[in-house]
Amino acid sequence: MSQHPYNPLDSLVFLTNRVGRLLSSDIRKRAGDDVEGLYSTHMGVLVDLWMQDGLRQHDLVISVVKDKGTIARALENLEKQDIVYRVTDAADRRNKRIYLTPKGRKLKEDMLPHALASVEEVLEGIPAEEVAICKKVLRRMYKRLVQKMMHTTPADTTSL
Amino acid sequence: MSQHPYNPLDSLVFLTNRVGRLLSSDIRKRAGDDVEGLYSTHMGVLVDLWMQDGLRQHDLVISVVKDKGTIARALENLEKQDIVYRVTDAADRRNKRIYLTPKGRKLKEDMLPHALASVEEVLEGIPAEEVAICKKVLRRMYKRLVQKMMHTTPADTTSL
DNA sequence: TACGAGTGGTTGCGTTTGCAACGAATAACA
DNA sequence: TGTTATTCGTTGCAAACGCAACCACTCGTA
Repeated sequence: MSQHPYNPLDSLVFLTNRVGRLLSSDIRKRAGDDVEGLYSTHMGVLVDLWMQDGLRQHDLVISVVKDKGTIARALENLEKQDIVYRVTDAADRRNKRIYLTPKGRKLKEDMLPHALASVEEVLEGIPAEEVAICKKVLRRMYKRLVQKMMHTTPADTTSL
Repeated sequence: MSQHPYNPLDSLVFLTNRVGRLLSSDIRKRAGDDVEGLYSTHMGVLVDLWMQDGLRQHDLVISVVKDKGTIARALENLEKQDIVYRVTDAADRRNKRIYLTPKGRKLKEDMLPHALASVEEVLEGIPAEEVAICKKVLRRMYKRLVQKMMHTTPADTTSL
């Protein structure tokens, strides 16, 4: 078990974490005032809601991969900023459904150009077929991991 | 600029961030006691040092993509745990070089099996050529982004 | 050598974070 | 129906984080 020729640059754990953080950091820089007061968790929540509005709070805990207390307070904050609102689910009063306000939907339009520009710049010169395959692999990993998380004991959302 | 058919599942920003967090979370779960007291920033620092021992503190700030104050305190913590030690660079006394202790090197051996097992499980059934291409693309993005960061005003390591 | 600009690291401060303990609502089962 | 176990969300707390101000050191210019 010794003499591992382990190279992080060949590890998907390392690569996805670093590239993810670097891209986010770059986008944040480009966006400037557009993301004033919006932190990592806020953005994570918003992206999920842009994909599907009205998710349950618990869905966001799984998907954003943060502690449920963290998500609760992030939503409280977003609600104060009039970006989302929460509705207790009538069918199961333990759940809360999260909805975007018009302001929350508009944020998507503000952010999108920055995200597209950042990725475009980084991908310059890399063959489109390879990028497509890369996304395909990541998408499969993502779906599999989320699936797994849902059938797992709660807690433990610490991401190293 | 409206009517964007934007789908996060087709965005490398979204995919890398989520897959990265999910993988890290999964590994943390597998590792259990082996990572007791080691948080996100600590692990980030360690991985870099496993690649190359004796890096300057500033290199870690760029690579781990966290604030320099955050890195400073993480190193202070790791030093207390006897995992790394810091040496002022004689050639330029502003810099500090960071070295792994034997305990720090051993941690690599402890973590590695968990990381390998996690990735292996997630990649099951995905063609090896596609995974290889995915890594290649991410590696290029990583190098380009780090390069860019180094020629950029400091600060702004917030990663959305 | 002297001086101003720039770089790397530390520290104070307010906010965010993960964890654990808790409460409310539902589900499972006698 | 009543009792117990689960699930989802909230909250107290200590630790970690990003930011900005600061200090120590180096470098460029004269």
